[in-house]
Amino acid sequence: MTIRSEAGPGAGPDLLRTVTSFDRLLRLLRRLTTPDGLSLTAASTLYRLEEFGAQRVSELTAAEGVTQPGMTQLITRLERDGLAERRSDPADRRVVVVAITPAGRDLVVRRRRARAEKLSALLAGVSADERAAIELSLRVLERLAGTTPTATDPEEMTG
Amino acid sequence: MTIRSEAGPGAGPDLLRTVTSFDRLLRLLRRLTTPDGLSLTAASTLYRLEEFGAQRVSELTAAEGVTQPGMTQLITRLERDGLAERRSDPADRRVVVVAITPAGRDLVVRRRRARAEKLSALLAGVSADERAAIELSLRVLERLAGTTPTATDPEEMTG
DNA sequence: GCCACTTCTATAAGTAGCTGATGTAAAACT
DNA sequence: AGTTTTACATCAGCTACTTATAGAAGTGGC
Repeated sequence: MTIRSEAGPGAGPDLLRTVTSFDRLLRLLRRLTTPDGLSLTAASTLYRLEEFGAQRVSELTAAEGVTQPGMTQLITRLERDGLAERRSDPADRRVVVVAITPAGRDLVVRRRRARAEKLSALLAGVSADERAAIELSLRVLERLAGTTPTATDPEEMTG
Repeated sequence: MTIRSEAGPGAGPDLLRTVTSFDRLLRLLRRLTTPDGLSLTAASTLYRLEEFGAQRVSELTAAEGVTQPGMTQLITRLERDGLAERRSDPADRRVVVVAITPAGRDLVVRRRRARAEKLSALLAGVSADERAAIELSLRVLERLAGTTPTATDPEEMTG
């Protein structure tokens, strides 16, 4: 299965070329978007809590694609920083429900605004056509992200 | 400076909406692209060595946007794993020149191929128009990445 | 109602990958 | 020759993960 066999005439080589420096691009995007104290996972989790409300540790674990201990530790850090809090579920006393705090919500809002400004500055040097292309592809990528099997099997690419 | 003030009619809200879940998207992209043992920085550095040839530690430090100790340590790990090697510069004996090894080159080639396949599988569910949009926006983002000030000042977004 | 089994979260120990502060050697001034 | 600058390495400390394991609470068979 190669790009060429599916991508139609002309699309293959372009795509391969862009893919070549994808890691570099990712790192630059990352630097562009996480200059405060939150890791990608921490930010994503906080956004999720803000958007969809309180959730169990196990739900967050599955959604964020980390191990359960990793999520427990992340929540501990968020709680220590006052951004989230643990609650108990009376119906099932094994469960820990995680909720965002007002401070956490503030941070999300500030991040969102800051990023929007930064993005807007960047997009000053981009034509309307290109901007439309970026918007479309972001939506497509989000769609794909949603349908992607959550666990990217490591075996799959090691060989 | 808001999105709305520059983005033209209709573009602003869309962009803000996509930006909202940008962290989540980034994490998914990252999971999609680094399932082997390389960190983003390690992969980027290796790609750079493969693409542009041997370079000094200080050059790599500047290019990758990490601290000099961080790069020294990264090179030590790459060297330990047989992916890169240190050489000395006879003209200036303070300098350490880093080069990719055949094993490192192999890994880069394998990663590139694996990612291309994965991407191709993903793009199976994407229309030609959308695919064209993705290609265009990747090129635009790369262009922007190139012109972006390398050091994203942390002060800028903490407040 | 007890036992085994499963589910949910936490803890422990280890590693990668960064940081700032500092050390050391070689080169470049003056 | 002595001082300063440059290039890289080392050290201590932190975050953010991993696997393995523990422990407590719910579930079903009998």
